[in-house]
Amino acid sequence: MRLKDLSAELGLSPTTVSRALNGYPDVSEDTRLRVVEAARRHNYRPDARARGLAMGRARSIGHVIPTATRHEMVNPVFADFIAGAGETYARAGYDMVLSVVGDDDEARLYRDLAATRKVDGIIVHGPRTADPRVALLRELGLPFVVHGRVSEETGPYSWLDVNNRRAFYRATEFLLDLGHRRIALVNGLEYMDFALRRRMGYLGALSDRQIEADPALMSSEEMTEPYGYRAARQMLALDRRPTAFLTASLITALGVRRAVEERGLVLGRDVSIVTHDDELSYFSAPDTVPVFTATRSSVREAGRLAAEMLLDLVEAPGGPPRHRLLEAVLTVGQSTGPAPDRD
Amino acid sequence: MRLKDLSAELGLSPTTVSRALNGYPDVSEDTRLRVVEAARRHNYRPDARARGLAMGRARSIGHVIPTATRHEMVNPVFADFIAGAGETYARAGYDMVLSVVGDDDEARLYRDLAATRKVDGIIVHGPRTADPRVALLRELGLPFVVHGRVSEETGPYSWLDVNNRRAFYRATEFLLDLGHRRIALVNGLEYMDFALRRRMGYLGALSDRQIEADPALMSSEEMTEPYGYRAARQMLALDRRPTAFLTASLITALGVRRAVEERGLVLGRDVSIVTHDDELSYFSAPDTVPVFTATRSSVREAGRLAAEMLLDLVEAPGGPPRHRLLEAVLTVGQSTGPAPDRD
DNA sequence: ACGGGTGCCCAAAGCGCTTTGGGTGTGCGG
DNA sequence: CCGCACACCCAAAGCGCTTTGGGCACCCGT
Repeated sequence: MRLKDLSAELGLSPTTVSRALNGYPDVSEDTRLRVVEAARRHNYRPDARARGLAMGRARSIGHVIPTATRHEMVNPVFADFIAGAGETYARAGYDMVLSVVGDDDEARLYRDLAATRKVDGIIVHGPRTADPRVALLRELGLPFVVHGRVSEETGPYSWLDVNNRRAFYRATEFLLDLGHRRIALVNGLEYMDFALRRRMGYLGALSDRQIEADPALMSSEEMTEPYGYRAARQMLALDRRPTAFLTASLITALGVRRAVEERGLVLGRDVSIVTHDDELSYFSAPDTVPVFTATRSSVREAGRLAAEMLLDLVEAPGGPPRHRLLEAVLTVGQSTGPAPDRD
Repeated sequence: MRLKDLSAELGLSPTTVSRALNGYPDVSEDTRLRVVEAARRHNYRPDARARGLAMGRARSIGHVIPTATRHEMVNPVFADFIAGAGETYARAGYDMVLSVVGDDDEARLYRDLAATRKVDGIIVHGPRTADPRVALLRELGLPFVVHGRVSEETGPYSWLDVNNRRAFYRATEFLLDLGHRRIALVNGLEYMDFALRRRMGYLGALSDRQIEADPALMSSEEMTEPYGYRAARQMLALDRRPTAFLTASLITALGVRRAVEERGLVLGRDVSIVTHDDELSYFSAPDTVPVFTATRSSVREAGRLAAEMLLDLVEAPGGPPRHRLLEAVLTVGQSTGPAPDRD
């Protein structure tokens, strides 16, 4: 059932049917009702491609998920972020088109999305400290919002980010207040912008208390569980082992915990852990004392908000870039306690 | 730069340019080269909507991710499945359009996707034991592949599934061979088809050895970490507590392990765990002895294959439905050992 | 009685592509 | 020299919608 069929059946012109359905005022209330009713009855929806062609807009947003070519891992936060963004799109009548691509031919993909006009805007995931995508998208003239920031980018662009620096500054401070002095940082890959900022927060807090950072207590890698385990195991074997860990994700924290327990140490007594927690749905239970002390920030909510920003940008083009900085909250769980005396 | 501009610049008709780019034989090799070169230089790609409209195909596949309305969790396996499917689409030049939707108005969404012709086919995620979506999609005439199966569906449909029944049968057998008799099942929601099949495998193995299943040792819920913890904690407090657990996901297994350790029991000695493992990228390290004994099956690979099946279906319509059953492999890790004597 | 609103409706153009169904010019056999 | 292939190329139609720019009645005021 297409527009032509529907209008034929109603004895109206396609023009009138189209205008009736799109709420133009120059259609009598009577006929509008007839049209709407008939459309409903036949389950008529305009063909999205034809509509988009005629109106010049795709009503869809692109998400490009880079899979690091080396260890083709897909970051689990994407799932929740996209779920959040999806809610926004559903509400606004947009579609989400997802591309999974090795980061080597990401540029080609962006050019493609622009040239084929498949999307009205793009969400940029996983920004690096220096990220060519910002300049590229600017050149292509495609509206975009970065989830995170690009430290070395000087030009204007829209972004939504968590205050990672402050979150890790406060987490470090929290551990210092508990008497910890040897605090390890089990960080994500530090060419990722968020990881760099977290490191800066950590270093800032240490230096504000005149504590020297120990390179042996800092590591940086892709945030898997085995990585947390390996890093912690190694650090715990040091002569002057850390009494506390700062980890970049819950998943990594699980690895750290495994190493701690394997060594016969007790979490929250012998060793403390503070982790960043993106509030992934499958790790949190509604009303329980959280296991891990954490800097929390819902990545799903971030997805919702980033999508809203982008839709604003798409629907009111030419405006100034938008920014939004979310604060993480520090929630105390069972994984932290005062530094043990014996040191 | 559109087709018209390009053809004007070349002094050719749009027809010829189009045919040159699409590899028709009635274009001289000379002009084809000129055209291709000019297209490359101007970074020309045909508008996807116009192309789709003219050709009647969208070159994109829909994935509908249901978020259980109650506890709006998004299953982490989706991320990896979609990453896998995305690889296939990228290779074949298809797009993936993703919709996140509460399961109450899922039907409307399917009708919409069909009526607006936004996609050429659909992957159905998270099938229930009785799932109305199969009948609906059949009625809509949209090609589809179910990731999993629908036990109560009698009509034909295409699917790709893991042999969950056999996987859990073997896992149970494995534990029985180790001398375990009180084996708990910490299952997913049992209106989900995969969970029901796993339960049948578990029960089948028990009854084949004349062991009576104990309802106190079976639970069923959404597969979160806290759920695993809660269920295990409760079961371990029983008079005749289980000596082994079968869990439905690595994440749940982590919760079980937490409960085990909290009770001062040692994994692999006092209590064994076998879990199903979807090989999510952020839990596995290349060359390490796996922590958990598990029935493994890569959900990413499943995504790749399901997408291939669907593309076949889309490109050669009218064929018979396709099926594919993947076997999980049982890999032995450190979480299992002989049943303790003291019982 | 006549000009000008006003309320409804529609034909046709256009969005950017593909495809159908020729058209033109050259080379060849008869 | 004519007719026929053959190799290239193109005008125009069509995909299904929206939007522009009227057209036609009808009514109201003068």
